[in-house]
Amino acid sequence: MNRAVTEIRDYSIQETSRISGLSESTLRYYESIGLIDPIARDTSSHHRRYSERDLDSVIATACLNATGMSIPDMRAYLRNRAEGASSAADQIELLERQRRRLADEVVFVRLRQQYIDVKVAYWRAVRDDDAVSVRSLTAQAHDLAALLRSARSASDKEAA
Amino acid sequence: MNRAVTEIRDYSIQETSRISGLSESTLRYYESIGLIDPIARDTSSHHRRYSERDLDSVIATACLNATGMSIPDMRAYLRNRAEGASSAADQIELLERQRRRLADEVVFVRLRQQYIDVKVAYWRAVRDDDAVSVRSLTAQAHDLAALLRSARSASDKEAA
DNA sequence: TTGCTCCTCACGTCACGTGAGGTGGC
DNA sequence: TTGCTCCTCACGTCACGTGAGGTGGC
Repeated sequence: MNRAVTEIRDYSIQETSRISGLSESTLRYYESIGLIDPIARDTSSHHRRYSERDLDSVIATACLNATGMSIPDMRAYLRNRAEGASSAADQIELLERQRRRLADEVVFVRLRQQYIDVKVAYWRAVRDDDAVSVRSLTAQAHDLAALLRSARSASDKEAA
Repeated sequence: MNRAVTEIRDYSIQETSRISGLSESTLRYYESIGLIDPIARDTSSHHRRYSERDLDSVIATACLNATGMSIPDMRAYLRNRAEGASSAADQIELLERQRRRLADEVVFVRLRQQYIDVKVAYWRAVRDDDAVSVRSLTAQAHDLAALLRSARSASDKEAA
């Protein structure tokens, strides 16, 4: 181990924030809801002092945050992680579920873009007094709106 | 005009919700914040009665809602709309701004997906005890995390 | 009387962000 | 004494959703 070479010290909340990319308020929030373990305090100032071990778990949490994962899912992931390497398969599964969620989100946003495209075309047709296009674009918008509604309720179901 | 043929009547909040795709609670909410004009009430029951004109504006609002537009932007769009067809160019501009926002969102979600891909590959390498891959994937994850942070602050700036 | 739709508050949701007001050590 | 970092509440944000408790007309 090169622990003897590496400096062993603890970190302020500001340093921890810079290293992890999580804001100080997020760090306090995650601790308050028990997503990360209680951080030891300086005896006199009562300021948080993050150990190297704390930093590891904060960084892991920041990773999950970066994937856009919900807090309940992050909790499950971190619990698995604490149980050791045996659950590496679980980690992968949770990550891939999150990936599917993101894929759904992309599809949904693409639908919204298509909807906007139709709306823009519609307004151009209105401007150009093109009654035929106006009619067909109105129908297209109607169909897309129905798709959007079902896509939204589908992603709601997924979240639940 | 075929107004003489079309049945002229008003609509309950339930009917308006079904037609527009907005929930009843959203309809009440939009009215309470002045996004849509105050709806006339039945004199005795005090229930909302949506006129055909109301329905037009509700449907227009539902369209914007379907694009994922923020309420302040919807407000601007609807104000323009009320000022007549002369501002069709403004409508198109607002819609295209929204489209760019959505494009940014897709980029952001794609980054998150990439990040997950790297994490999954990382866990597989850990499982397979592939130290070389672990090291290179750790570095990749680090770089992507930095990209994600800047992408997030960029989209924050955009929103402001 | 029973059902139905509708009503108005008020509070809940999600993941934090933002002050206000105060403290410890240089 | 001044600055600095840090602290703890409590309330704000965004766009609604969800009850609770009540009303009017068939």
